Amino acid sequence: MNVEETIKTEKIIPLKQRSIIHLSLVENKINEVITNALKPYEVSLQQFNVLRILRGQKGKPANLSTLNERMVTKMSNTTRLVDKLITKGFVGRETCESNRRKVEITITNKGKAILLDMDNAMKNAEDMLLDKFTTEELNQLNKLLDKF
Amino acid sequence: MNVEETIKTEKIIPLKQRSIIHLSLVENKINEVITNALKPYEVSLQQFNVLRILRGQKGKPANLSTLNERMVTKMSNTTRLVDKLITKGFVGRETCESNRRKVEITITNKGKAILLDMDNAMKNAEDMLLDKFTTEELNQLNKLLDKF
DNA sequence: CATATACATTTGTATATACAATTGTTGTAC
DNA sequence: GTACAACAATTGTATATACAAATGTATATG
Repeated sequence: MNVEETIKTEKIIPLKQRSIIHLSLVENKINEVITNALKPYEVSLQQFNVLRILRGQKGKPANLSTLNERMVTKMSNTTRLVDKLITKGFVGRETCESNRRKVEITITNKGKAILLDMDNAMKNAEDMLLDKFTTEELNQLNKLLDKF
Repeated sequence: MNVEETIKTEKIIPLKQRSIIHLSLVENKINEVITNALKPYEVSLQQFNVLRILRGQKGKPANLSTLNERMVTKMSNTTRLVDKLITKGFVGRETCESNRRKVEITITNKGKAILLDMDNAMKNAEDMLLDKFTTEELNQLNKLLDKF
């Protein structure tokens, strides 16, 4: 991906500004590819992340604060995100016995099953996005990103 | 920024998946910092980018397709984005004489003036985001991002 | 020149997200 | 035990964005 070509400019972009723009362009591409990969399952990237977090809980239910903490992109409104997953039958929700302010959110078997399919789609998307990278380069990239 | 800490997981994340997540987290941070930097001017990042493109035109008016081509994040609806900038008095719009299907969008003096202020705010934001990077490292980062 | 097609923008509508205010619950100080 | 603050989730509202359909304009074809 060439920055100047992508945003159709002939100007010389200062290095710092170029780096920021570059990261945004890459993120846009990532989002596009992943959103496409998830389209057949009719879940958004955010919803997919919630499912993944719930599976990571290994049966232990999660509440909204926990979900929010662990999400890659924090949302101001996790309630409605969960609402959508409930409608689809992928998660369940009930109020916590020990602390009735909290809710307990769990992934259903249907949710687990569809998540397995999505794993494959996601793996393909990742492979596609990163096919030009060696392991060495990915390590290098991660190291640089740590500086943020 | 530590990925595992940020999304509160103890698991080992596969390298490719970790790279994608890492990029998303970085982009989230960038967005947050920049959105904050632009808040005093009451323009969104998208609107700022339109203003910057228009300035780059050096007086030559732009039409919607041109704007869309050059935007970092492509939008499905540039009309309404421009609407908002017109309301604020930062840009002007009139239908093109030679081809009445097209519109001519230009930045106003008021728009240019405020853009100068925003330049400073943006430069600060960039410096803040990238303060841990050497020039060498930024070049390395850009080179890696080219692989996308 | 009448019709069809392509083009550029605008409008309509549904969904997504951000932010603020509200509701219900728990714990604590008096 | 009543009043108050802190907590967790939900609801309301405004704005943002995606996608599809509609409008108006220009160009090509017979």
